Amino acid sequence: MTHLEGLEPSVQQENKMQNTIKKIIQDSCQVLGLPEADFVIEHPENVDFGDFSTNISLVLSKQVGKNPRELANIISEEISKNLPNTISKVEVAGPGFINFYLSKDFFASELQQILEKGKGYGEGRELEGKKIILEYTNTNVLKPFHIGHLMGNILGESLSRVFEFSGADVTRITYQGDVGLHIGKAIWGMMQRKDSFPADTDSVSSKVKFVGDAYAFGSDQYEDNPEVAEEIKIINKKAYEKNDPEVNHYYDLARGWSLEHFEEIYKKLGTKFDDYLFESEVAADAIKIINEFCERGVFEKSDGAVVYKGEEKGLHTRVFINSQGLPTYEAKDIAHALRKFKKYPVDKSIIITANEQSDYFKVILSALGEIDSNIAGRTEHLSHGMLRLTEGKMSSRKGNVITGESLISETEEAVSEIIKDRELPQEIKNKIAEEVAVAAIKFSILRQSPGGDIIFDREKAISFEGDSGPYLQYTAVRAASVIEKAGWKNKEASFETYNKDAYPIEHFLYRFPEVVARASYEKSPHYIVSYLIELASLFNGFYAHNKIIDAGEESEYRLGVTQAVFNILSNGLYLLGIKVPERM
RNA sequence: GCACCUAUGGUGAAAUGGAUAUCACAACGGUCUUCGGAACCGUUGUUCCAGGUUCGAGUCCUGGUAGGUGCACCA
Repeated sequence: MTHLEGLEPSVQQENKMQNTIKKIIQDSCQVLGLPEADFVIEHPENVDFGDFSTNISLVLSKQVGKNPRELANIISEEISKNLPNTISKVEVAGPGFINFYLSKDFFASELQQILEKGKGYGEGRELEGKKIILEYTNTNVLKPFHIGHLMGNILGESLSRVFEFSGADVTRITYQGDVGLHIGKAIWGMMQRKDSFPADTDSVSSKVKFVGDAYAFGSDQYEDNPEVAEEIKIINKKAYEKNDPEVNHYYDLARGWSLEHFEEIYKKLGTKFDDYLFESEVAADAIKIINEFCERGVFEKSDGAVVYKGEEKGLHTRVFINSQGLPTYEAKDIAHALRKFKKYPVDKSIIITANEQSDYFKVILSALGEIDSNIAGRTEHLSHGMLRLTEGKMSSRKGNVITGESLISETEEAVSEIIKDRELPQEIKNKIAEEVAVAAIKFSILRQSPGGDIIFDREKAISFEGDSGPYLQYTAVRAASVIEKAGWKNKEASFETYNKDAYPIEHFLYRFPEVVARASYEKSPHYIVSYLIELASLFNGFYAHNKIIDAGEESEYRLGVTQAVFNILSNGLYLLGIKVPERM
């Protein structure tokens, strides 16, 4: 993994069973006089091969001069002499794997743990004491909040929760573009369209729509019409210098609408920022810093601009101060990084953007490294994929964007259509529509490993068949409903002496903490998604084939399993930023 | 042109160097409504090409091919 500086685990993953097995293997090998080996213990892909498996005999066979299966037999025989009661049997299989099968004792006590820990089940201490700052959803005021921002926000919020679950102290921030040419374009557009200016009483959505359209119009005209381009540049300069009352009026108004609109979306998505930092706040410092380090040789002058020559490091040259003496985004990003660490002395700073900025951030981090290597070493750029549409690349300049708001509202409508005949108060139905729609969108983004593009197909995104957020919600609601119907109180349950055959689902319940730890370490919530889908699918199978209530002496244990599934689903969905509805 | 990223059933994805490559959609067939059917069960079908490393490669290395993104005063 890249850039682990600042994020080395403070506490090793406590995986009791894995450690137990490792020790058993090591002890047995020592008794047999075998050399030390670098072996792994993993979950076999197929449960028929046991709950854990080791490749030690494959690793050692050559060194010892025995064939792998022969060696595996010797080791496994030694292991079998001292098995704890949490392991039921050990077998040699395949090319020489030694497979471990866990016992009912283990499953029963793990089930007890899941019920006792409740909302805390799955928490780890790997990042205890670490301070992490996540920066994401870097929007621009006066420009639309599009679906790319939605992706960044969903990933950022989920990662924040995953890190917190691993014990870290997380600060969520967003860095917003409130200066730059887009401001001039939008204000020019607004001035052209005074007749369709929204009224004070209009909704924030319609106000933002007006500004977005004005921006698209200004942007088109900027490219097509040189005279307009000049006007826009003048307006932009006035907006930057804040010396024209009319321009200030439009700017303040539209900026307020934008920020209010973003806030509405964050609320709907269930996310919240701890701090809002703006580009305009660092412009002045940016010039000073770049000039200072230009004198020290980090940057150099070229064609009247101040540039960073990345070629020596296999990168490309970028302009930090343009030939008019104004700081570019590059310079402001450097100043922003410095003030961020000053305000928040963290172990790790993660910036999430779309991957089209990957090469850009390599240059920024390289330059930052020459200014302050400590800060650069603790900063990591994490990119999410691009959202690809059948209509081609979206562009807010051309106005053919899918806004975050429209995606959410269209998905809500699709859900409303499905539940319209339910006999529930409209208020409840609206709440369900919102929670299910947000789940559907979040799931479709978080299900994939981050970095890859997401092919966005409206039909698929709002489909609730199969692998989906609503499927997970449904399973949790169903489990809760059974528990409620049974009037079951898990606090009174005790399974310590329960010793029937294990259900297939029990082989997966106890793995949740490992999955969370991996999602945290690899910064990939999709591991949680895959796990929850498998769990939900196993539970639905369990449900279809086993009576839970009124199942005689089995009922108590089955209700325990059902409650455990609910606990894990709701903890897992929380980490994805998805709510479990009360009804759906 | 240079750099970075990607390539897995018809489609969209998953897979710590491990065993028979997993899941969903679509297609076809079944459960027939029960403790919530937004469910369950079954069938068909997959690692871009050529070398290499390894006991073992979708995964690592080299070279191709195809696609995406980025490369001086925008953010």
